[in-house]
This record gives sequence, C-alpha cells and structure tokens, in this order.
Amino acid sequence: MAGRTAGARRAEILRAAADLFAARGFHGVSIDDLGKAVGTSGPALYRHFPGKDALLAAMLLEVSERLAADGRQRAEACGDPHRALDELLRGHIRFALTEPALITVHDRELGNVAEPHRRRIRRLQRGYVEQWVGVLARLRPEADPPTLRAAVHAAFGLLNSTPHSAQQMASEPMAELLLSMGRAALLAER
Amino acid sequence: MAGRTAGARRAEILRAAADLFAARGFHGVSIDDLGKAVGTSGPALYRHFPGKDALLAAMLLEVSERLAADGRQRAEACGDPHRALDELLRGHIRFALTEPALITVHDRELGNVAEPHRRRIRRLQRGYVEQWVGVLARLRPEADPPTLRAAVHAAFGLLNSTPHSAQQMASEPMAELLLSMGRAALLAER
DNA sequence: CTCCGCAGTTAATGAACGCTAACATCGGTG
DNA sequence: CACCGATGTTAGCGTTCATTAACTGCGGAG
Repeated sequence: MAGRTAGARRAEILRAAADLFAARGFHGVSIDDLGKAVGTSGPALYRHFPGKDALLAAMLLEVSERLAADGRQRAEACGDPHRALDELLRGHIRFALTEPALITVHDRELGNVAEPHRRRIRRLQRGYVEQWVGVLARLRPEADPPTLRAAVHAAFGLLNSTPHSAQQMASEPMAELLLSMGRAALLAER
Repeated sequence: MAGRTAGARRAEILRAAADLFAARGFHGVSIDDLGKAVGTSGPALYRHFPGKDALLAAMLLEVSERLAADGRQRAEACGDPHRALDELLRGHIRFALTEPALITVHDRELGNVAEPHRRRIRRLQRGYVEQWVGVLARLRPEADPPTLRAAVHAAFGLLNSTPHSAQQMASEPMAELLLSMGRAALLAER
C-alpha cells in the first residue's frame, strides 16, 4: 500500500486549500479551483475528504490542535510567568510567520463549519486562549478574566497582522518587532 | 422626489450588507440574502446599485474615505506627536467599536473588488497608514519606514480585534484597554 | 497471473446564484 | 386628471457550483 505517504496527498490538499481560502474566502474557492491547485482536477478531492465543508473542518481542527498543544507545552514548560509569556509569544509568532494562510483561515472561517466539528474547534481555541489568560493572570493579578481575555484577543490580532505586512519585511526582524510589540501591549499599564 | 432621504435606503442596504459580509464573507452572501435583510426581496437592490460588486466597492470606498479623512484631521490637529498618536488611536478605536462589521469587511474584502475602484481604495488605505507612519516617525526617529509601516499594520490588527471580543466587555472599558495596549505596542522599545 | 483497493478521470444532475425583463404601485407635478 | 420617475414585485435566463455516477489505470498481495 501507499503506507508511509498515505496522508501526503491529503496534507498537500490542505496546504493548497489554506492559501486559496485565505486569499478569496471559503465560498470564493470552488472544488475545481482546489483540484487545479494540486494538479488533479475537480472531484478527485472526494477521494480524500467527504466534502468541501469537511475539508475546512479538518483544516481548522488540525490548526487548532497544533496551537493548543503548542501553547500548553510552552506555557507549562517554565514556572516564571514572564518567560512563559515570552514562550507563548514566540510560538505564536513562529506559527504566524511560517503559515500566514492557516492563521488567516483560522480566525475567519469558523462560521462556515457546521455543528458537529464546530464545537470541538471552539473548545480547542478557547483552551488556547485560556493558556494565555492563565499566564497573564499571574502577571496582572488586579485584572479580571474578561479583560484578560479581551487583551489576549487583541494580542492575537496584533500577531496575526502578518499576512497584511509580511511582504514588506524580512522574517527575522519582523519576529522581533512582533515580539516586542506583543509583550508591551500585554504588559501595558492601564 | 424623495429628495432629502434619497440616500436613506442606500445607506440602510450598505449597513445590512456590512453585517452580512462580515459574518459570512462576500461570496457567502447572496443578493436575496441582502434583499431580505432590508425587508425587500432580491433584485430590488439593482435600483440602488448596478451590481453586487459595485455594492462592495461603494462600501469599501466610503469607509476608506471616512478613515482617511478622519485620520488626516486628527493627525494634523495638533503639533505634539504624542497627542497626535493618541488622537489617531481614539479615532480608530471609536470607529472599530461603533462599526465592527465595517472594519472587518474593510481589511478582508479588498481582494473582491475589481480594478477601476480597487486602486482608489488602496490609495486611500495607504494614505491612512501614512498618516500613522508620519506621526510615529517623529516619535521614533531611529526606525526605518518599512518597520514603521509593519508596526502600524500590527496596531491595526490589535485595534480591529474588536469583532472577536466585543461581546465580552462594555464599550467604555474596552476602549480604554485598546488605547493603552495600542499606545504601548507602538511605543515599545526594541 | 489474478485480483483488489487506491486514486484519478469525464459526464451528468439538481440547486443556487447574479442578473435582466416585464409588469405594478404610488406620491408628487404640470 | 394624466403622467412620470422612483421603487418595488415575480418569472425567467444562463452560468456556476457541489456532489454523484460510471469508468480507468495501476501497484502490490496472495
């Protein structure tokens, strides 16, 4: 059998789909577009996914799991909340710079996945946010959870701005810029 | 004639369309959806706009003009760059909190408007960014323009996070939170 | 050698979409 | 009162879309 490389085509499709969905939106991309992007044409996709919706769901599930797992690992790796926050920032920045399309789709297209998977994705996203909130709560004991959650979402917006401006700067200084801005924003006095 | 209220229906359509486009994306909203949202049905829209694309173009043009004009006015109103930056921040925050749907569509759907209008919208958006860059350049003379532009885009991402988290907090403390985070991010040491 | 499952093809189907056409209503104007 | 422009309506046209059906080629297991 195809064995080791069984999921290769599937991963290739997901990657191409992420680029297209990020550029034109879920409904702006047709099955034929997706097929052409991976060298096959049209309905060949149904050998790998039961439908267009399922493809989006799989994509969001995968990226949410990666973010949540990475966040948990980084947040729990060290006791000092300052270091933990920096780890979370560096992890998210690496992700945003490495796969801007995935990041874009991740926070735009949840509304287009139906109820069975939607709940799971939401739960994973919420878990990721709570990792950040947990670290931040130790750094700002005076702030209440809703405010911290809003602050974390705002920081995500900042870090995820990569797709809009990544073309203008090299990846290394961009990462440093986002790190310092994110840290300053989250630790700002109010 | 309908005279004074001639543009009323048009404005109502644009407002409803902004909500729908923000929620489901341009291609995820049909003409019939737009009609139903304003109480008429379907093709009545063609009395007010030549087509769906033109509706989006008008919407983005309008919001870009508002942002650019507001930005110019606020940036030029005072000589102190610290005050000017605060003015820009407050203006953008007010906009983002007042019309989250417009802000969302504004930075997502440019790719769906065709070339005649696209250039004008781009020019307006770039002009708005340059207002911010101009103010910021006086506060951080050591930074080069590409870095400043990236920082401004990142700040926009932060401020525009409102749609993801506005439900959780009241408008007033949210505005204060965004102001302090945005200011801290833009003035962060590197 | 045979067989079978994987991955692809083209053709077809039913629904949805953007848009146009033809017709209706109605408030104000000459 | 007749007319007209503004603003609706419904029906229909052509296209595109997601999905299914039927068929093909192929690489490895028995």
